[in-house]
Amino acid sequence: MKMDPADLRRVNVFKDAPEEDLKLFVEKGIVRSIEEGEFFFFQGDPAAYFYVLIEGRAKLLQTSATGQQVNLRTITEWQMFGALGAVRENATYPATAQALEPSTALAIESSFLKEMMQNRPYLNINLMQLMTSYIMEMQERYRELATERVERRIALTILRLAAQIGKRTEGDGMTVELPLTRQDVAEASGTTMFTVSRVLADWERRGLVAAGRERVVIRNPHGLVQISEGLDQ
Amino acid sequence: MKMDPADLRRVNVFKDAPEEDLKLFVEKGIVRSIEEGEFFFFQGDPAAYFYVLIEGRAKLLQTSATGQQVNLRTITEWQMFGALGAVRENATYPATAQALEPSTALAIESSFLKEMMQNRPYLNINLMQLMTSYIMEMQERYRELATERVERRIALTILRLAAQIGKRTEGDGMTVELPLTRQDVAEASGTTMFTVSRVLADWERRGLVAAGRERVVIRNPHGLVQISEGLDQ
DNA sequence: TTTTGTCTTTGCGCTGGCGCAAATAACAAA
DNA sequence: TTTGTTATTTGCGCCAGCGCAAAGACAAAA
Repeated sequence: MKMDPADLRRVNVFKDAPEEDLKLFVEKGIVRSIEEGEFFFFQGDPAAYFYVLIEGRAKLLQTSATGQQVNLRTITEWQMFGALGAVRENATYPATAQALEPSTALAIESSFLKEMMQNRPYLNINLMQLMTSYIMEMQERYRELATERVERRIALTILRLAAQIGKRTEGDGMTVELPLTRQDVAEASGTTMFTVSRVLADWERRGLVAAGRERVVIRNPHGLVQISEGLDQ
Repeated sequence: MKMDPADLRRVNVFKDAPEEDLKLFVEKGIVRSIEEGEFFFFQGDPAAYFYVLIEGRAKLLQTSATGQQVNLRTITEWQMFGALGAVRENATYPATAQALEPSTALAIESSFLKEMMQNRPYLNINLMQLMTSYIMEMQERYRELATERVERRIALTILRLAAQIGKRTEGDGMTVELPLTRQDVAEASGTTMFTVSRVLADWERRGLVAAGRERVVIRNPHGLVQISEGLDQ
């Protein structure tokens, strides 16, 4: 697979990188394609590479001692992931990265990013901004999980996922489509498959979404926002 | 209050700062002392300053729309907090900082830190390491909240708080003391005051802790670790 | 078309943990 | 010592959401 260095500028961290830096990253990078369900890396592996997703979608998940999973983040095209290894010495990935659909990513050695950061302030600034956005999102989600009931959490999750990985589909009105299983949504909202199924069925009755196999179509975003804010009853 | 710049080196982010940088920070800083229960800043305020806690303890909390609170982090002496404003433009604090006991902090303009970061790689590196540690801790706590039952979460919370803000007390064996209300523990572990009270009462019966008013003394750390790992029954 | 595997739905029972309320305990101020 | 305030405990009832099991729906492969 050939990659145009200029494409890398779509990655937020590289948005103001000079052409020659982009070239270096592309040259240093290895393109890796994996199938749906396969893994870019596992939690606990030495974090030797960071990745830029070029095509597809993926999720970052953590597994508990008992094997239960939670979804920490979903990754879409031109997002960077697994970059913590460039900051900490001898780091291991704190999460597992799994493809939600056939996906391609550029893998670049963490040490190279680290080296580049030595004398490129833009990399530092952008990476820090990325990190602060993670911190804020995680803090918010933590609060939600601690204080909100399931229905609201699911609404918040669906809206967040729609913003992150949703694809606009034409058709009647504005709809957003998400290629997610009930299990995925459950893991992202801190509940179970069963509860997600029941909540979605209810929403479908109320005309808010259309739920299919591995698919959620948002028909009425405003209604979902209302639920997420607790304004519905 | 007079401050020795060299003291600032106890702040992890400043651990390898040259003397003259420390002086600049101290000169630029304003020392602020507040009483227990008072606030350094509120969620939503413009993040114009970052803080270094010099004395006392504080907590970072987030409030939901319904007024429920969650504790995101506890802060102890020589920790930096409220620094996200130095990274993002026109940022507001994503959390509220409240003193757990009479506390003193050095407040420094975020813009000054930002300026200093322009040409001081050590600041960038150290700040990024701090951020990655937050990210990892939040991810872990998120997973715990999503997958573990209350008793385990409370055990994990108490152990974490002991490591963060616990004070070793002499006396019979090794004990760690935490000046926290049941409410504080509840907000840090995502449950209610009542449940914390019941769990602590149970642990007290089993000799693991001694619980008093605004106080938890860990008598048997190993026992708590066992509970936190689910090895007890 | 049939088969196979996976994902989803739904009924049902159960319980962990919430939340109220009232009593009690600990501390502080007067 | 008394009074007031705030933190804590405990009993009690309840229900949101979990988890199993079994059936149903869908998609891809044969």
